[in-house]
Amino acid sequence: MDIIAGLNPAQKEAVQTIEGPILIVAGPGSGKTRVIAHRVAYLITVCGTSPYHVLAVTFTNKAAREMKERIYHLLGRTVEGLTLGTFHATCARMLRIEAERIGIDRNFLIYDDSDQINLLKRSLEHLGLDPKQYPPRGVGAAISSAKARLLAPAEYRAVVGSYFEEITSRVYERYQELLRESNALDFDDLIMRTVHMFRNHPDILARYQSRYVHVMIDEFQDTNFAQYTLSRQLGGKYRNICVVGDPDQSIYSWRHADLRHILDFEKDFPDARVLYLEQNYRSTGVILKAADHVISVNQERKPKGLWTENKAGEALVVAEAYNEQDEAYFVVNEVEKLVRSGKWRAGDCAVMYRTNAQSRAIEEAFIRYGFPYRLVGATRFYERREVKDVLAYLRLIHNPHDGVSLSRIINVPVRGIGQRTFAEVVKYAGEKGLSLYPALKRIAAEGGADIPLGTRSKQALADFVSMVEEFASLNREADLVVLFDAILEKTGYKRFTLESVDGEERWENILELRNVADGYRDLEPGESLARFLEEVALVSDVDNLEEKADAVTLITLHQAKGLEFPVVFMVGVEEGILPHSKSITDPAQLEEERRLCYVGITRAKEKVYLVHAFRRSLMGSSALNPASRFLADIPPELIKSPSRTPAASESPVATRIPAGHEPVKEPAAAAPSLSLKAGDHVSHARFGEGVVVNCAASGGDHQVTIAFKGDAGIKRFLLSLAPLMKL
DNA sequence: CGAAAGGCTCTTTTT
DNA sequence: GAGCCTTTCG
Repeated sequence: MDIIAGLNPAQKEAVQTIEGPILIVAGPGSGKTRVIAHRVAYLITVCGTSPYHVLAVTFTNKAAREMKERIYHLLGRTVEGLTLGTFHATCARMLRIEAERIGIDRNFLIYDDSDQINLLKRSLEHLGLDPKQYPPRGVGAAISSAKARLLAPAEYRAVVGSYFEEITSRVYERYQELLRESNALDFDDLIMRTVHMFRNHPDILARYQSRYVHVMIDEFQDTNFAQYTLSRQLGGKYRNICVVGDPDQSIYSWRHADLRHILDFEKDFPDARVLYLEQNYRSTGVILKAADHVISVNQERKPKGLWTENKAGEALVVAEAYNEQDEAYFVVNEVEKLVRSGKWRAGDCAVMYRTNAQSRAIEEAFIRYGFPYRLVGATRFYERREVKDVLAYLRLIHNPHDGVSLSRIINVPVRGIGQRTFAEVVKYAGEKGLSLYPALKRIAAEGGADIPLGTRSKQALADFVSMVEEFASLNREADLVVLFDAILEKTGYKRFTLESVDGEERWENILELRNVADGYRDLEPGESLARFLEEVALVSDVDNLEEKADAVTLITLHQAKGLEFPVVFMVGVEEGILPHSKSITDPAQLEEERRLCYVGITRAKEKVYLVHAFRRSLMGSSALNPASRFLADIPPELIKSPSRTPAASESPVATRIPAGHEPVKEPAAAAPSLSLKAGDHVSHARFGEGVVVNCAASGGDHQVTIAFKGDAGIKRFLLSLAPLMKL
């Protein structure tokens, strides 16, 4: 198969330029993923490079998987030996292989965010610091930033410049000690430790450098200093380093990504070739033009000449809703119309928002109208309590030094090991210089001779230990699923879950996790657990986004990067939301918000809706947000307002309600005794005159939202109960 | 020892 | 409006 056929001239050049450093600046929809896949295929088939010598780094596991599939299709066979994955996954693999050399246990666990918070809390506690004064999150962010800059505790200590940093450096030291004791690494460690390994062990570096003759990094605009350094290390020998990215889509500075790496690539590699992919194959002309107007306002950027041969297409729809419920209603109603038109399917549509919290109102509307949707993120699967609990058991079995997991499940379900008992164990472990579980084992073995606890507590501890030991031996002999089921039964977790609130749903989640575990049945007993835990630690939600289901996708703007949809609804396009209030005062952050907006618009192939709400409840109270400044940067001729139903009244509140508010079909709602719709004037026995803002089915009744003219403001009633009169 | 209830602070984005 | 922590009672 001809690898080059079907590529445009710029793409061809990008694929065929395989020697020396090369920077590919690829605008949205310019076939970037395609170029990387073709480049790998080209290296292997045309240049005869062994896949073993190729390293390709992607931003998400999903991107890696897609890349693998594309390469498979291009070559017509699977590729053995190719290294293709995220920075984190790739580093984890290398660290496990080299573990002994750098003095870490190769069974190390990867701690996620909440594990990290846990451990930070313990670090603060050890140091006698008040978590109110030094919030674990803030300290954690500072530590993470240090790690992204490759500063180990001692190096960080040397550069502290404020009191807070001084405190941070002390916590950092303690935190690293606890990580080591738990035999765990956090996300940032994976990168930092790898870079340090290469620095301290030139022979190891030389080995990998010789292996990776060709290095490719995708989404280069989102690399942080540690990742950048790693890229340079790996590509240091042959210098066949190909980086691909788009500065305008850099949206991860808060994860310490630094735009300079891509902007200054030519400085770091003076002999670098720079190629531009500027033809867009994704979006209509209008969408591309609108996006370009939005991004052009940024100062810190190189202008690009994006163009497309696609048709001009429809104008963007800008709509104002009254509040977030109304906004959600507008979206559902609009999707419903699109689907009814026969031109679109639900699966063609995506709703994108700045913050996860915004998904709730949208989700509720979709549920209420019985419309299929899939939510990416929010309470992410692997962050659910029941999933984390079961994983904690598995992690403890795999790595008995994992204190975070132990403390998570030692009394879940309750088994008579309360705070007091546990505190004694912690104290005992500290005195003996043991990590928690080994300390427990010793207590159990010695009958708890020198620990001030009652017989009941001691017995509970001993029972716990013997149970975990049973699991450990099962892990050595049996299938992972067998171990999994044994845990659920023996610990009583199954019953515990089913009897809890939302038990059914939580049990479903556990079964879903069990399915994942089942995928590891063909491996050696202990090995399957190791692999399972590794992969579970590194997956993100986008990774599991299945294309099949015909449902509307609900997703954050950040997660949407790299994806595309025929129809995109961006909601909450308001000052304070997008741009986010936390970013409004800092010009650099504001530019990032603008890029986020740009990313959102450029996800769309054919239709874009930009929706903002007049009023929005945030953290309990409600705010009045003006439309986002970004909207003002789109030329009016590219925008149309939604077709409105004739104004039902002159009320300023009612006219704010966007178009098409004839209710979508109500699934299980009884006919209301009094029929009301948005815009109707009503009178309430107690609150006086007002205007109906919304009227929607709710549990066999209708919930009616009314804006009163007097001091009463906005209130909601059940239609059947409220003393209302239509005027 | 554990469950339940009340009071506190916040919520940006995630590998 | 919710999770998290502390307090209180059984």
